[in-house]
Amino acid sequence: MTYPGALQGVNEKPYGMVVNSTSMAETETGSSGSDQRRGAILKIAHAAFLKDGYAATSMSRIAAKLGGSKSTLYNYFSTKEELFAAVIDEKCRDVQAVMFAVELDPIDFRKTFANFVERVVRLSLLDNNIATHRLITAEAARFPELGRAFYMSGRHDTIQMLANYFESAQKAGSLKAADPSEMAALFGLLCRGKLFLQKLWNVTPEPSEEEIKAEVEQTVSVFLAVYGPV
Amino acid sequence: MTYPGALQGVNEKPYGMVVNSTSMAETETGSSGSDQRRGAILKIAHAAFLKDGYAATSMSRIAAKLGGSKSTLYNYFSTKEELFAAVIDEKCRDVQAVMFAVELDPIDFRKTFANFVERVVRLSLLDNNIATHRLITAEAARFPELGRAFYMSGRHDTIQMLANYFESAQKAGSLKAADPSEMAALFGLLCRGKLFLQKLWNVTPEPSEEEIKAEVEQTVSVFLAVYGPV
Amino acid sequence: MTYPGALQGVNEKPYGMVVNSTSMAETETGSSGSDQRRGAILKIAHAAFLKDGYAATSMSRIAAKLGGSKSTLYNYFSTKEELFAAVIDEKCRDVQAVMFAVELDPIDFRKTFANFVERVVRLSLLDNNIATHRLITAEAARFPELGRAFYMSGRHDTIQMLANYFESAQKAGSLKAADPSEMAALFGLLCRGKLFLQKLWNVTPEPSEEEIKAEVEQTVSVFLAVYGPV
Amino acid sequence: MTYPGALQGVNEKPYGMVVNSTSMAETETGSSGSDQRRGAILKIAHAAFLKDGYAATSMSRIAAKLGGSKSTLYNYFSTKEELFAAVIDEKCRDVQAVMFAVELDPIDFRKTFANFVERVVRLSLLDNNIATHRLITAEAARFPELGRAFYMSGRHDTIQMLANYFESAQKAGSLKAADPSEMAALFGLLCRGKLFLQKLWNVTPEPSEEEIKAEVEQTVSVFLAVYGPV
DNA sequence: AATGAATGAGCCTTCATTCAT
DNA sequence: TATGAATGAAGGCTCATTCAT
Repeated sequence: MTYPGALQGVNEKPYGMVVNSTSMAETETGSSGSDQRRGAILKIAHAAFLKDGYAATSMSRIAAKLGGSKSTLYNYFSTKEELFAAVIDEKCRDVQAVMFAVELDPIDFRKTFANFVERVVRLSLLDNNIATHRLITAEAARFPELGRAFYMSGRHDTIQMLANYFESAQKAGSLKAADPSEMAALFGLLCRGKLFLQKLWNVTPEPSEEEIKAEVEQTVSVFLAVYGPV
Repeated sequence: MTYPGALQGVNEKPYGMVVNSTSMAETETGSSGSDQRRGAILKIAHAAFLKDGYAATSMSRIAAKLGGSKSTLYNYFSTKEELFAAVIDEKCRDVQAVMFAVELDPIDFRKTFANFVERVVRLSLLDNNIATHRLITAEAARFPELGRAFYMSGRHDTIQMLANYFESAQKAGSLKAADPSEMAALFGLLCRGKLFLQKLWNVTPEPSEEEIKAEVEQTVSVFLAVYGPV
Repeated sequence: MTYPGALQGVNEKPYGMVVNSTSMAETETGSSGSDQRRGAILKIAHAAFLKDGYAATSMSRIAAKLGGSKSTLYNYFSTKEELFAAVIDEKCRDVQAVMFAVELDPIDFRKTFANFVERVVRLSLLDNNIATHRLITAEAARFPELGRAFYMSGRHDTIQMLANYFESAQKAGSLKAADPSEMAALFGLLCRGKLFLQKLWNVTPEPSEEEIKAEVEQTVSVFLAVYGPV
Repeated sequence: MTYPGALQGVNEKPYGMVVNSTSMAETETGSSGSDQRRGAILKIAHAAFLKDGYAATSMSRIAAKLGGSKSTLYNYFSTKEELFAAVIDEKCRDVQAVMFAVELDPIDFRKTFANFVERVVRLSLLDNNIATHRLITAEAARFPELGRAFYMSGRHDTIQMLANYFESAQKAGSLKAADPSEMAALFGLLCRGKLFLQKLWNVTPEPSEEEIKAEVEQTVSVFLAVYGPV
């Protein structure tokens, strides 16, 4: 049994992120060259904000890296805040579906689930994801909309997908009956576990393979202890 | 049964924070007026950094709020970074023990544990704690030591205390045998749950009483599902 | 007999300096208004640095005297050092030829030579030249390139011209055969003599006419004692 | 034949400088500890001013290097200018006599004279002397007294000594009769020749032995061409 | 659509100096 | 005599933004 939304390239895309469908669509409908420029700006700004945070990123430097003049930048985004919003907005629109395809083995659910958990854990540890998490967290106070938007974006789809996944497992007798929403919540909590926090806060440079495996095992155990078959 | 380190005043002190024992000692031995000033600076800077983050906080504004001149500020801390480090350092030294006193009821462990969880959840939702979490997360990339220091500080004591707590419950038959360290880890993870993230990211202004109660219930359930008596 | 490079305006141009041919060329090809501004900045900065030295000259004051804002200044020169370098560079490019036209009288070489010496001595005593000498000397330790650049600039042309001059005199029998380079060196040394040092160090406010005449006489005598006809 | 004022240690003392007799005298009469402090300040300030020039030297840094507080500094010298003046003043008082002892060989004057020239040339190239020359030159505009004071100090004695030296040579027939003052002037001029200027302006890092020898030879030749026996 | 030029406010930091102790 | 504390002014430099072309 295969879930939709096949995984196309895990390369540097954080948990719940998918390749930018917007820009692709715009490219199809006819990118006026102006759109291209806009895209370039967003890309550079994105990297800059992720790297240095909002306050420490300067329009001058973005313009410099862009190659154009500051005025050009302001032709596309009339304010630093606006540019920042656009960057985050784009990131939110990117979040559309969890990318995975899992074979639900009716006999060995634990194994397939473990695979799934491992994938999500690894995604959560990607530099890009860490940086995004930092940025959203950092600026939540200054940009109240920001955190909310990011939290909401794609949440519905993701939860729906997880719900489907868990429901199938329940039908197969691999999980006991329970509110899929709560299951998804616990799942999310556990997958952003100790290793994530340690990397987020620079406690250790990079988790080892063993640490990841162990965290996955622990997560699966806990999840099954709660929602496993009676 | 009562655990040591009774909770004295939840006022604006985040989870795992305790009043600065150092400054208290200094106050006792005689604060030289200069120490007082230094303390005042730290306090103001603390508030400023928590509110605006590192980059968006200016030495000028701190000095202005202090009432003194910028030069005076620089007589105490020769650099913005140094001041920031001192602020964080103070915060770290504050973290020494989890403040709580729990009656371990041998008959109704669930109830006392729920009380405990509720307390920790509420602490984690305090504005001050949220702001600290934001700050540490935000600046972890720029100040690698920062996150590590904060993560480490007081961790040992906290875990030890939790271990004691859980061990007592195990002896009373309220919990099954398990590695206290892993129990503490799960406990920590669950207590910084959905409500925490939602407030951290401004998803909802302030969780309602019902939401808190529900999260506590859910957390207790999950914890007991994993570590409850067989 | 007349040497090329006729003296066009001694006004405030130090020994060996000639009006900036570059800026003139730029003026001809069309100064874009921006060039004009740049020129104005250089002019003001030049005066400021000459007057106060590098360290005691402030960008703020230059900007104020310019009439513009400090930012504008920094749009043209991204650093105080860079501006300083540009000022010195311009001064170096100015040094291209010794400005003089001498009639080599085959009969009375001494007289024409004395005229020449007098001119050079007077040039060396110009306020502008004194100030430049002070500046270069003062900052040689901080800007190692500076002194070298200034020493080198125009040296070749100057020496060539002197060599030509001396060679003609030798052919006329007014000087004995000798290495023109050494002759030029001695000439330079003697012309920056006692009066120069006294003005450089403010020993006396301004040398009197008699003092100048005497120094010229003395210089000529010495030079001819060494290189005069046998 | 030996001239008075035997040379005691050429180490790092510039042309015309002698070990500080003042501080020694004060030490003998009983330095009150306060004098010691004053001396320490002067020493540190001296080094600082020589190294960075007046404007770029800060009282704070001097105090820091001194180990004491800025206030202490201001107890001894109530102004930066005053401290600077004291430093220069001390340097001037140091200049008392040219230190040398020359055997005037009645037969080979050229050789002994060459030795003498070489010594003076080497003294003039000492780092300390170069730095002093730079400082005096740099600040002459801001401190009109400075250059004059330095120029004057010790001039009389030096000239007298040179006059004696030349007179002896004249009596021995090694030099022809001439105004000793003018002879001294030329001597001074020649000894601060090309190598001196090149080092002063950082044209070359350090003159080679050959260059020094050559300059000495050239200087002696010129001097004898002018004032040598008929 | 793009840019060159300009700017006022503000940044972090250091200055020379004073004053009470 | 020595010092700790304080300060207004100024330092070099960068910021987000505007405007005419």
